[in-house]
Amino acid sequence: MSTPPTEVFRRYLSAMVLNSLATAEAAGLNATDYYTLNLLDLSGPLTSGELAVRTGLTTGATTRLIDRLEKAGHVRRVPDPADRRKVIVEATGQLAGLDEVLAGTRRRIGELLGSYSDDELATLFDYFRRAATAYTEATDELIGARQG
Amino acid sequence: MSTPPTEVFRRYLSAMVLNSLATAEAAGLNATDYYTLNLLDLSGPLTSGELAVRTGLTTGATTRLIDRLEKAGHVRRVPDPADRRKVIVEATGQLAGLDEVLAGTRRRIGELLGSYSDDELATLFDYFRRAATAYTEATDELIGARQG
DNA sequence: TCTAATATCTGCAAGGAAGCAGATAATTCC
DNA sequence: GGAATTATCTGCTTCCTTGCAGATATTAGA
Repeated sequence: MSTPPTEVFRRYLSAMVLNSLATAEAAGLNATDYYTLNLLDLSGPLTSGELAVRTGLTTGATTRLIDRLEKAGHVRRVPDPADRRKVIVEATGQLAGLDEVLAGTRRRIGELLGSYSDDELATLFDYFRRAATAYTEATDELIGARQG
Repeated sequence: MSTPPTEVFRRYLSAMVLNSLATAEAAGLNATDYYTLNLLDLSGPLTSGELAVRTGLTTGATTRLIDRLEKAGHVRRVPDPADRRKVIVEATGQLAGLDEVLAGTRRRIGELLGSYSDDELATLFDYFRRAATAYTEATDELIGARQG
């Protein structure tokens, strides 16, 4: 009596969610800040206004959000040379400062991936690539109700 | 010039984190509440005290946490027949009420998984199963500093 | 049985994130 | 060049979560 597929996937999802939230917590980030860092990681630099739209916050709250992230060294404000009213927000590194916190997780997942053959890895990374797109589309749809 | 593996994986992770946080937000759950529901999903019913330890909250804050989740219909309090001081907290369903919110994500991932052969699916689900263990261990390690 | 320990809950206060409205600076359009 | 628009920021207030300390109920131990 093996575990059914949907159950396996559900456990995988829950385990990842717990891990990501525990990681954020350990790094001293609240949900909004963690969300924003992942957003910048995925989308690249965004203006303050774009961040406001993508996070669903007001521009005022977004200014405070950027303040927090900048103070913690996670992002930096860069003036937009083309429009000096705008502020471009870019991450200072790959989720700067999370490295120590992520180490244990990275090591375990790295070892796990190392146990697969090249063919299997090709399958897994094909999934990772396509799932990233699927998740991003699903997220946009989820947030879409808010933006239009 | 294809994308390097670590970059693919990083994008996958970020996309999942954004999706999970957007899901929680859409369901009206804050990070703590969402964490707790996933914890109950993964661990099964826990007492109030156990929840306090696993979330890192005080027992007082944990009472309020359970109040919120119970009011929203996500969990129910069950008296422990063996020790009537204790309160066992169990989820009312699989992340009750999140179904509509998760629909778009589930459909996309379902379609994606449907595009793989049986052999490939075996590889993917082997990964899901083992990665769940790896993430859980990494989470415990991350939280361990707090508990011991 | 009486006392100590344990589990949960409640009252109160503190801290932080967010909204709102108005201020400031820069750009666009006529 | 001047008015209207746009982008970000600031002051103030509100709401929500959490901690802390003490209350209550139950169990365990001498």
